[in-house]
Amino acid sequence: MKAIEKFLEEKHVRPTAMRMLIFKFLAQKQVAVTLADIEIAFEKSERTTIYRTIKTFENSGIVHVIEDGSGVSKYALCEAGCNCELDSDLHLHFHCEICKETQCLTETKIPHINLPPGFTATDASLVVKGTCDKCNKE
Amino acid sequence: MKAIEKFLEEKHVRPTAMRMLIFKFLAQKQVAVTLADIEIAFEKSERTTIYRTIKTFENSGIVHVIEDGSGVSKYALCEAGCNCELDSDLHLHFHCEICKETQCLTETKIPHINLPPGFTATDASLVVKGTCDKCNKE
DNA sequence: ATAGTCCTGCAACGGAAGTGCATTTTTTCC
DNA sequence: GGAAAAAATGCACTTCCGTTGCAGGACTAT
Repeated sequence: MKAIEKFLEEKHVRPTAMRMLIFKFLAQKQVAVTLADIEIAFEKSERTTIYRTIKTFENSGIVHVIEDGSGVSKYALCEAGCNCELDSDLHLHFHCEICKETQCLTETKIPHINLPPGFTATDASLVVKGTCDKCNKE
Repeated sequence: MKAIEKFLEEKHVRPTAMRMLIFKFLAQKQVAVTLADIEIAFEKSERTTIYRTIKTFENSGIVHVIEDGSGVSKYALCEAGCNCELDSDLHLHFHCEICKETQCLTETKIPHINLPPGFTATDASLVVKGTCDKCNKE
């Protein structure tokens, strides 16, 4: 918990109790979560607080948003190798159509994309859909 | 109009007046449109009809959905080179952060992605964000 | 022409995102 | 330590988008 507190301070986010709990929850999850997921995990607290906490995390580069096509936004902690701020970074996310879970595959490298003349890229998001390793074993 | 009628019939979609109009609208647009865009263009007709028309088009492989991160779904006609049904197809879409428009860059090829062991892909979507050619000229 | 199927229009629902404002908590500064 | 200021939280409400149920209208087939 002390580590979380320090981390949040480094990101210029005040380490309130709620924020540390939500951060811990995100850290424990191996997959991206929706706002509703967090609400269920913390029934005692308010939707708005969770919403604003995630927004704060997002603006501070602590989490990044994933639109996996399920219609609702999902959030995952930015890892060490996740250069969300960098222009050239490509986020690879995998959405399992069986268990409906979305995870970051940070170790999978994405080749560079050549855009047509006149286009300049600042960000990119790649969502691959299919069956994840767990569901393929069953 | 006759061509549209024929095309819809080939896709096993009955060529009603509404459907042909919406198809024509989509064909004229160079960018992906939202349901709201179509509603504005056809103020006289009902939201639901447009919604169901697009759903019909989607299920018949006439249009494909794009989630460009703006929160709302956008739709674009499947072109000749758009193998929406094929498993290995990668849809490359470009979302301009200035004019907020999303377009299909079908001529831009996507390299193959190597997934970690255990993962199998059935679909993928790639959205690149930045500045489009038009906005870069200004 | 009639029955059946499909399409369209209207109304309403539901989920998720977002906002305004009052209250509480935390920080700052004396 | 205590008051003032700033930030975080809780509650209510709104809006937006997608979706569905149902009734009437249009089309198709026989």
